[in-house]
Amino acid sequence: MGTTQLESVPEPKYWHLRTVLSEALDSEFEVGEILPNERDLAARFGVARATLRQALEQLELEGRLQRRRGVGTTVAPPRVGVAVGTREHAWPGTGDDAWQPADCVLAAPPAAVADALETDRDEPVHTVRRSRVSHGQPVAAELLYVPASSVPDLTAIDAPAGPARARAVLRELQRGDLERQESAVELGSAGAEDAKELDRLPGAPVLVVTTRYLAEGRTAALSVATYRADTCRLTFGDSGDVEIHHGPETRAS
Amino acid sequence: MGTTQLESVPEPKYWHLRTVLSEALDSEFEVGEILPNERDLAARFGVARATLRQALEQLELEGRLQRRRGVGTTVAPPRVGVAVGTREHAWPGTGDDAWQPADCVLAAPPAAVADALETDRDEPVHTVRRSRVSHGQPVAAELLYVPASSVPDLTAIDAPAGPARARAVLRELQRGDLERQESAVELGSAGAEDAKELDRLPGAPVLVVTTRYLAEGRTAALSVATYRADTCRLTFGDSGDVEIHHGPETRAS
DNA sequence: AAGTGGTCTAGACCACCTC
DNA sequence: AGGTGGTCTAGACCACTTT
Repeated sequence: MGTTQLESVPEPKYWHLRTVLSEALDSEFEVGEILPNERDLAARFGVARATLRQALEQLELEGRLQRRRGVGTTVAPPRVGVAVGTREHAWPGTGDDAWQPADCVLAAPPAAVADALETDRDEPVHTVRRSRVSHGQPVAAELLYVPASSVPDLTAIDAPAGPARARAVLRELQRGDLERQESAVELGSAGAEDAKELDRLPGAPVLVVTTRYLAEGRTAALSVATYRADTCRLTFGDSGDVEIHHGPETRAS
Repeated sequence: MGTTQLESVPEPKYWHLRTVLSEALDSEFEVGEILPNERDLAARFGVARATLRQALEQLELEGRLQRRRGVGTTVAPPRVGVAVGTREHAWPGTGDDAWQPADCVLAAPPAAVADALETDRDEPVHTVRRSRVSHGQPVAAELLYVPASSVPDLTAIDAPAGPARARAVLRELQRGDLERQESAVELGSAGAEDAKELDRLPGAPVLVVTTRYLAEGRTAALSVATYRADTCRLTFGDSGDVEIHHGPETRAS
């Protein structure tokens, strides 16, 4: 008899597990409900804990689960849609943005940022740190780089490098005329600092949105914002809630 | 020398490894170069292979590395910017899109899609399958749902449900007047079908872009496109190459 | 103190590609 | 056939939260 190969295309165990769990989440669990712990689940499915964890990681990546050390694994609510590319009130800090300025320092930016801003690499720029909150949860951390030339009327040592100064920079920035903005979205992983601010562990997946604000033919400001990839759906173009498939796995599991 | 350890806040080994490797990639490797195999690397750093793999996974997620089973691990080129939200030639299929129609069937869509299209759940819609290629590599797979009412002049059984029919649907769709489009981006994982088309393994991270095309106050079409998250940077608003930080990890490793 | 998820190990075997 | 990355195991210990 030798080896009866059974399945011509054997599916990995963790992938099959992911599918089974996903269906169970749809039919047998409510949002916020706590799942059995990993050791129990692994035993129940007859796999090693590492394999079970591989399946849970997938589901967490897809925004279906939320895991917290010392607490447990819970069923995650649907992702929140956060508006990113609205055409109106485009300048950062306009409207009821839910952005909360945290800090502002005048320092030389990373080389890549200086290049994009077309400033000298050692020329200090206003670096505003903001965080964005939605539904009571932190969803994004941002660094906004504003060259001094974009806020010419900023009264010198307006405030001693803190939230007040951040607000002053944003206020001055809005006096300019925004021509257009260009954004890019890519996948990244949270550094230690962002991770803490987003209430995640280092290495957590984030959607990195880099936006260039153009005014009078120049790059007036540049923003690098990191959004929690597990909880956020970024919406472009007049917001709207395009609720399509739900734990996005793309056809044919 | 001896022990270079002793951190007051013990960083996970795999995270520290990730940082060390990342710096090595910057300074000692060229794009396309092959890294030593995982067993050698693990031995060289004095860790288990699983730990080394955890670091490699991070770097692959960040688009720094490319791993192929049976071949090896290579240094990845910078991510390619793919335009997604340009205001001009907005209808799918216009311009030199690099989108390649693969198929088209008339079938009842998933319930969530029918809801978004505001059609009955069992009403069949044209379902166009396309794939997008950039720099010779597949970067995206798309399903485009077009209700029959959006292409009223489509000559009935125009072509027998294949690429020709797909092109016919796109051609008819472009005769309408696009008012605006709404897009959303979120993280997902590739299903078996998409994974094969994108030349990745099932579960590979993808950026899911759902776009709603609005014409005459109605949803004229709906697109669900999955982009390879490891190789793509999605650009919105008049393209442009916003090359900022490069293996996006967000400050403070 | 007890229970949770997070990290790490040292093996084994498998699927895939290239020679 | 030999080398590569991908999967899986059965344990151990750690960091964190709650009781």
